[in-house]
Amino acid sequence: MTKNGTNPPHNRTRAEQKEQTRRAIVDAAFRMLSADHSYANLSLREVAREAGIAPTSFYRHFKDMDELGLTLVDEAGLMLRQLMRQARARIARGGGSVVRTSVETFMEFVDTNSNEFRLLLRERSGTSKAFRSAVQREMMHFIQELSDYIRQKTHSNHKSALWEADALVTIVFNAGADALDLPKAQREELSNKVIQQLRYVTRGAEAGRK
Amino acid sequence: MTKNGTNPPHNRTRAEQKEQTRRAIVDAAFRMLSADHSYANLSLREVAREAGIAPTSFYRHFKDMDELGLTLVDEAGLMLRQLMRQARARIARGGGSVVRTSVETFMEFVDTNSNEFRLLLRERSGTSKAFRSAVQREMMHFIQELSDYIRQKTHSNHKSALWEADALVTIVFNAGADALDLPKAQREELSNKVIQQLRYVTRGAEAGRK
DNA sequence: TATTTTAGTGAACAGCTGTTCGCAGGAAAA
DNA sequence: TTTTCCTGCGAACAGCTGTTCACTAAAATA
Repeated sequence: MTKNGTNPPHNRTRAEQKEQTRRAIVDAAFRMLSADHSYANLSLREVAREAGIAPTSFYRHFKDMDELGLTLVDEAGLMLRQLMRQARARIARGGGSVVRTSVETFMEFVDTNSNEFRLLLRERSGTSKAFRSAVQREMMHFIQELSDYIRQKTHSNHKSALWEADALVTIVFNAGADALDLPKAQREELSNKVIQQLRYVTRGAEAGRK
Repeated sequence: MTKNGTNPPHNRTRAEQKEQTRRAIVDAAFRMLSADHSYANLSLREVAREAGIAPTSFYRHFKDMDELGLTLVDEAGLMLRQLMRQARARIARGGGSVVRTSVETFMEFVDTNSNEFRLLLRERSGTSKAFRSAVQREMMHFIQELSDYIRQKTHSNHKSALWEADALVTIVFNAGADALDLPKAQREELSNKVIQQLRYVTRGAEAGRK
């Protein structure tokens, strides 16, 4: 008998059942993240408990907490990038300021997926080199996509577009971190600050181009 | 008898001895920080062992690991600010570019005091609200001093100078984090990127002024 | 000198951790 | 049908954790 409440393995292929348990583990891990619980101090047993399986069953799906963690980082990074792509698509179909829309989209992600964002934020400077690299990689994708967008809009050269995108992402990401500890009321003020700071960067980069 | 190797308490006042042990604890804690050991997963017993005292003795000096941690954050923040003040003083006596000198000074801090920097970096997004606030406070001091400097140099208004300083510190701090995982060879390249990005910000902010 | 205060101690506690092991029982393969 | 494969399990292990307690001995105070 499975402790995992939903659907005993009757009439299900092994592959289906295995995938379902794997997802239960991943979802449980995400659910356990919060302002005062980081992935780093999350134990294998806690995850197993939340997922409704025995601690030992964990090993049937991941060899390590590290392996699970890297999965989470990938999923969170993907989630974020998809959201930003949608935002750019919306803008392309003619909707408002690029900077403002991007910032608002990002802040929405931070607000509605705080735990996923916290994961990226924390593991970026965590004690596992593998985690740090994984987050770095996600951010590099993020920066690259923005850089391409800038290059297409402004015809600036590779390096300067990349550096500009890098600065923009750094500022936005940092503001997201600040937003986590801010009451809703003060977040708009934060957004205004960020938008202004991003304008500094874009204007400064533009000035360098001509 | 004290396990703490140096100087048994003969011929010393209680206050002196207590202070010495307290320092031994603080220093031990700093020594234990590294790329793969954060303050968050540092145990009271590890600190005690490194300091050469019994675990129980810890409580004679700090009621918590939290209390010790906040002390470390204060010391690290102070250290950083003092260094940057020296750098500005050096610049005032007529030495080179403000931006370049500041960046190089900061990078030197990251290089020679990696563990102190890592403490600030990590606890800024850690699981303790008190820690996050403490780091935030240190960074605010840092930003404020830079903002004053900018205002004195450029006669810009309060808010824009503050926002500019905020963006500059964000970018530099972030680059410091990146530097930690980079081999020496690639750090100069990183410095060049940062310097360029800071110029974007200062130019952009200047453009907004006129 | 006699008394009180206090930094430091070792033993002991319950509670948690990751991981190994052998076993069950249903799914898949022969 | 018989055999093999594999997900999930409970028991058990050693090793770590924070914290309590009653004690010592030296310094400070009376």
